[in-house]
Amino acid sequence: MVTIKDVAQLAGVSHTTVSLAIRGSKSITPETREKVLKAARQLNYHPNHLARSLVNGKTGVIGIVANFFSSTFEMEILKGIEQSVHSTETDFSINLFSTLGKNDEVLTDICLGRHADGVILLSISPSAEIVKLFNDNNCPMIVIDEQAEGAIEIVMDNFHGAYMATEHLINSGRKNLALVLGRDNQRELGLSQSERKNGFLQALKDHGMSFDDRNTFYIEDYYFEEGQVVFKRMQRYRGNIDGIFCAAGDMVASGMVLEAKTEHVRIPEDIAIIGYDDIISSSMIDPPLTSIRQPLFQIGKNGYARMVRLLEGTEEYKPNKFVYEPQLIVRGSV
Amino acid sequence: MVTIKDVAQLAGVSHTTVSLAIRGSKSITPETREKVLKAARQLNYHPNHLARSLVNGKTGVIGIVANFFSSTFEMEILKGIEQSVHSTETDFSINLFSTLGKNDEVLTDICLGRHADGVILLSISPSAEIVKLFNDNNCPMIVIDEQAEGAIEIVMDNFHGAYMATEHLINSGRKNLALVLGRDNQRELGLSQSERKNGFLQALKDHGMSFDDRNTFYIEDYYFEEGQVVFKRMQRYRGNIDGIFCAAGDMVASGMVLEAKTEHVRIPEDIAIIGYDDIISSSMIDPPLTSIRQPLFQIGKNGYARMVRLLEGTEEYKPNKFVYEPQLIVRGSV
DNA sequence: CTGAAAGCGCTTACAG
DNA sequence: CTGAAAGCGCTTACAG
Repeated sequence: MVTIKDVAQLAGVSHTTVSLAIRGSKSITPETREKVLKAARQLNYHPNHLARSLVNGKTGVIGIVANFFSSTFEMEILKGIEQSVHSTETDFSINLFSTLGKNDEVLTDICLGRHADGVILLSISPSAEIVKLFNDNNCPMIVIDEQAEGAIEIVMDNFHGAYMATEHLINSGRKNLALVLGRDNQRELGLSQSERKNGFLQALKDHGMSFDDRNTFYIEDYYFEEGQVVFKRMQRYRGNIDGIFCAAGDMVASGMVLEAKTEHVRIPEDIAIIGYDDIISSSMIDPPLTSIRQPLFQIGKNGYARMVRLLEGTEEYKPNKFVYEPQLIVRGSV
Repeated sequence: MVTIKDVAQLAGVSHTTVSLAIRGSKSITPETREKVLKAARQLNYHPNHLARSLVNGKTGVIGIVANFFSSTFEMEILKGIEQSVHSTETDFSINLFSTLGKNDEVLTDICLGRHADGVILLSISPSAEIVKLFNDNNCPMIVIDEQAEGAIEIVMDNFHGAYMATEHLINSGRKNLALVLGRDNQRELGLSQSERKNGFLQALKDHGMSFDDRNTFYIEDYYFEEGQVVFKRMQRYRGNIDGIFCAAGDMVASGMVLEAKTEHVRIPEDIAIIGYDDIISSSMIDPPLTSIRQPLFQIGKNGYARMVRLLEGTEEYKPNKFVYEPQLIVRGSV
């Protein structure tokens, strides 16, 4: 392994000079600098970033933290982040951490073990202690799609999205609506799901419609197949439903569309369906799915750029909240 | 920031003892050990992994390198890696590097800048010098879906997959086949695309069929919309085509299916289509797409597990090649 | 069983 | 403009 000392020796200077020269210090003669750079090139020298980070107290990495990265939601945000990484000319690298439920544990280690200079959380709600820990350690935290008082929050207006979706169903003349929600293992609704529920209920209320709570259905893993199962159940037990708001997203909604076809239920004639997320395949199925689009790519892109500014000191870190507006995409399913 | 010295002070021992105690050295009395751990807990001490890595010469990170991570291909492999991360109980973390074309540059820096202990490349073909560099620096390299003599190669049998696909088209009675290939900016076919092309041609040959090279079409970005464009072009200029092997994958094939519908071309009656990759939406479109499935999840999972064994010394690093077999999934499009 | 010392590869005041 | 020294937070022989 070639170190700074090897370069110094070859160039005939001290390793201090090498360090200075390489990072373009103004207090080095152009001649010595050239000599050093030549030696470095010749030896194919690359600074050991571990040593560098240790003395700087900075790792140069931005941690992206999620429960897991295997869903389209995370991927879409990741796309935005990635594109941002390459459009902003900086030396930060990104590091993915999946917590698989052990959020606080992983986050503590990231912060205290100096694994990252700042973190972006995807759909993870950190405890108050964790937020405090990061603040105390001067490690900026951006939380996307969840609540985190004391950190920077970037959220979608799920209430409004659900409201638009529901209103669209109502305006199409539907009278007996159903609601499909996703909930995790702990049997709680996450922030976005519960806001969508509220938006749904509010829209009904504002249009003077009542809601039978038995028309709420739950899924857990956001799988396509769960949509098929739910639709079957719906047909069996709640036969008069004529409109569905699938707050659990387009993947599940797609499963319902397919199951409807199997059961010869016509969409949108017999039952209207509106999904959420506007995933790529939504325009590919038959009928194409009406949905609510969220600017995930933009959110990822801006979130990352923001973090870079925070770490570079261009922007001051202070807790606040950004809300992105969703958009109704009308296609064939309602 | 609380360091090993703070713990030492509180526990009333030297920092050497703390280091030893924390990593469970046998040469520490249970009593002192307890004392140390208690102090560490009390101060919420987490070892600085930068310092640790610097002295160990190991970073504890496994680098995953790809051109970009925004496609389903990478995501599916990532899923497998992720699941492997959590099933194997080890302390490695994964770090994503997207090269955006600057492969050698990024790889050199990863290796020489000590950003990772080992790397897994996705669809990237490293130059011979890079492979040598990694070998010289004792940094294991696993290459998925590309060639890399001197490293560990994990590839899919694209020749066989294409052969199966083509044979399936032929067996369905198609006479005038078309081939859709993806090629990158540099106008070269990557390993997998060129093998698929070869498999396609071989199958035709084995069945005594000739191929008109004007029936080859190219796309570049693997977008859905490119499939629509290609299908239009096909209809316009090569009207007698009755079977398409879309080696460029299911996303593009799906675009063709949709465009066919728009143009009132019946699938599979008028034209049969077979894709590649078996992405999730392939079963959702109408008609559902016949495709070739690759065990991407398995490949990611095993690749990661393998890398861990290499880094832990459980397995010896020596260049070789693993080939995974694809599988024909018959649905409605042929 | 425990501690003082050296060292990992860098950077950053501080002299000269 | 350049170099000797100290230090970042750890680990690992080596004494005792």
